[in-house]
Amino acid sequence: MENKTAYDKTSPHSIYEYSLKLFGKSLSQVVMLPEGIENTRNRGDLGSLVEKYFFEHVPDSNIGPDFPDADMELKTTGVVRTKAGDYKAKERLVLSMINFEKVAIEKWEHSSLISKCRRMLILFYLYEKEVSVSDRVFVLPPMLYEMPERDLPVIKRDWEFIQGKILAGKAHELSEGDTFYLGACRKGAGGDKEPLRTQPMSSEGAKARAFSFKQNYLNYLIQGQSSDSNLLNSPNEESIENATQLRFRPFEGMSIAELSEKLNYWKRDKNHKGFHRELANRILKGKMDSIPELKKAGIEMKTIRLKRNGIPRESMSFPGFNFLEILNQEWEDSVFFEKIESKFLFVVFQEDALGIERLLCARYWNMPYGDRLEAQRVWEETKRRVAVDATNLPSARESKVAHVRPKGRDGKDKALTPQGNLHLKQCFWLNSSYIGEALRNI
DNA sequence: GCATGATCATGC
DNA sequence: GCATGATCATGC
Repeated sequence: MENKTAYDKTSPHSIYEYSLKLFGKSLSQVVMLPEGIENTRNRGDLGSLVEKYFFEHVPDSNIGPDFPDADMELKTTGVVRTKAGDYKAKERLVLSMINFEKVAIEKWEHSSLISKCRRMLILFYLYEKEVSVSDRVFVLPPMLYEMPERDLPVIKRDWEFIQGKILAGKAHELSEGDTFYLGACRKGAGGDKEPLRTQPMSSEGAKARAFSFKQNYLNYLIQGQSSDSNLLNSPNEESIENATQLRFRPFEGMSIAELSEKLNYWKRDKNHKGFHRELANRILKGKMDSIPELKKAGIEMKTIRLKRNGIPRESMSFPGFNFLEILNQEWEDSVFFEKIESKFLFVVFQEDALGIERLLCARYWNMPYGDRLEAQRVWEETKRRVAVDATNLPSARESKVAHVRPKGRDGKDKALTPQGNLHLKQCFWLNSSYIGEALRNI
């Protein structure tokens, strides 16, 4: 193969131009691969295969970017098709492992993350389970990524938040929900299969984590920056939190009737269960605007309606789980884990002394470490019990944090259990009392 | 007043 | 058609 002179390793543009050859093709269509390689199914393999056989490149070291002379890191990542027919990220984009000791003493501007990932060439292939990695097609044009001006403040703040937690001796308490675009995601074997890592300010071992761009942030990169309505560009709105709160502030204290009038949206009837959420949506979206930041950060918005005593009227539900699937699942691969580690935007309503419900506030929240461990315990207990008797699962009185309850369309909405019976579909809930307590701590 | 069981409307 | 967020409804 004559690829060796096909591009200039010191030029980002040349590398980019060369990578265009992959667009619309699979690796096996573009280069000759040695026998046997085409059958690999390990997703991590495609990146290294591309580097080795397409770029014919062997990195000098594993610190710094893959192409040091061009100051460019190579990333290969999967996309899937949406129902609308375009593409979205299959998962988060892992940037680099977090070395707790190192990050603790770095400055953002000269951090190992910046020096490695300041400039990236991102190749997007269509993920199809049955297709071997070398046959997966690069369905999107390669992307030459440099941290955009408008995202930089958020990413920097995310990085500094993660560093702050490490400096506080809380590396083991890190969560994706701590941050907005740049996450500290779990990396490495789940369970107890991997030794814990050391951290500088505590003797407590911490699970391995990596810097990553959140899935939704990646989606926004894929879709291109379409919207110009960017809260962060407005003056006095230096953070996503502030921007959000400024959006809600004018409506705080308003009664439901006033909100309906202002937002031109009324509760249809007793069974209109999405009413409060729609009010919140309308506040967020304003007139024509939207808040791209919220989407990019993968924020989970939840409406909470407090009774006069400050306790939510209802517990908080999460997506349903499958009785058969959970048996073979690890905690960190579960949807509930994903939710538990995300950042929430609570839109809070409360009934006043006269019984009139009003918008109280909007607040960001993510679950503290100890409670995440408790949620995990409930999940593990659920998994254990499903195997024995799927009709007897953890109830609200068994944990202060979470429980399991039905969630279905109606009494006929059932699913198969390991015992071979049909049983009402279930989901995980956060206890209303727990949410009430969490709100008091904000 | 709370835990638990049982839906409902919506958007894709 | 179905998953999802959210609420309704009942019994103690």
